[in-house]
Amino acid sequence: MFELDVRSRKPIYEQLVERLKELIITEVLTADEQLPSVRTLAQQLTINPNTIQKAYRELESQGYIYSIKGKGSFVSEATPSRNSEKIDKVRNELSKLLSEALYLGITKNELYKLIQEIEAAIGGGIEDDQNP
Amino acid sequence: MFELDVRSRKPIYEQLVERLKELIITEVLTADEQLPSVRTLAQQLTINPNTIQKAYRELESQGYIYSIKGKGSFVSEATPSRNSEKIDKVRNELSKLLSEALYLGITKNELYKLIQEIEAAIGGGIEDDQNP
DNA sequence: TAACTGTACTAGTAATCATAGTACAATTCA
DNA sequence: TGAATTGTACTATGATTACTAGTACAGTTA
Repeated sequence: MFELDVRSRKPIYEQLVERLKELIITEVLTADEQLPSVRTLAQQLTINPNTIQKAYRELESQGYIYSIKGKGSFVSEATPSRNSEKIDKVRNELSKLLSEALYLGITKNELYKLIQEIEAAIGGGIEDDQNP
Repeated sequence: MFELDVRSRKPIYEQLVERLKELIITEVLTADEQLPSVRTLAQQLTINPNTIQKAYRELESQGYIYSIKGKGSFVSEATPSRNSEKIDKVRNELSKLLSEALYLGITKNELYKLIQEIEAAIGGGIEDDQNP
């Protein structure tokens, strides 16, 4: 379920956050589904529980999961945070990356196609009012 | 010209890379234009010359600038690298970010609009074959 | 030659990361 | 109730990386 590269320069906990976020966004993990406990997952991945906890804490602060002491950690509802601060941040990063993509020669059409594909993969849970 | 936040967790050299990349992509800095020397810029920003050098080295490895010993550092031609490896990387990051954006409720239309705006800002140097 | 340019190298400090160990509170279930 | 599980909070330690500082060298220019 998780492919970790302990030799990567990218911290393990970040890899975990990315991977879990991906599973949540693509709805492989669905709302209120229970995640493995920090100890269980740590044992499975043969890494320290503290590392798992750090990843879970990060995901919780970003609104992707919620944790209840004594019960466990669970996937949040879709579009959990609706945090405008977070949306602004994503929009900002997106601007930079799109600029770079266009600069490198990736065409607009390619970008449109990419968006379509991703939307299809997510499952179209978010309806749009009109196609361009 | 450069607004640096030395108190940010983001390294200074990364801030420099981002800012310079932005200026190059938006053609505020044009091809073959000379950049300030590592020492001059270091003095202006009251930071260590090595930090500037690190940023310049990074930009050079990404194909945005080129440096000549004894002469200086200069902006590269547009679409410099055409490095397919780099394009793949950007495409990958873009996928992740677009997924997150859609998940957070940013609509397709908004994304299309964003692409249009960015293209306009860049100056439309890269022509596209057709609008969607 | 003198003053500039980029570049390379070492060294020291600071920050981050992963781990280990312990402890505590809340929940679950036999 | 009691045992096992859950999340959470600490401290401490070793390893690695990031950043800064200083010095030196090579090429270019006037």
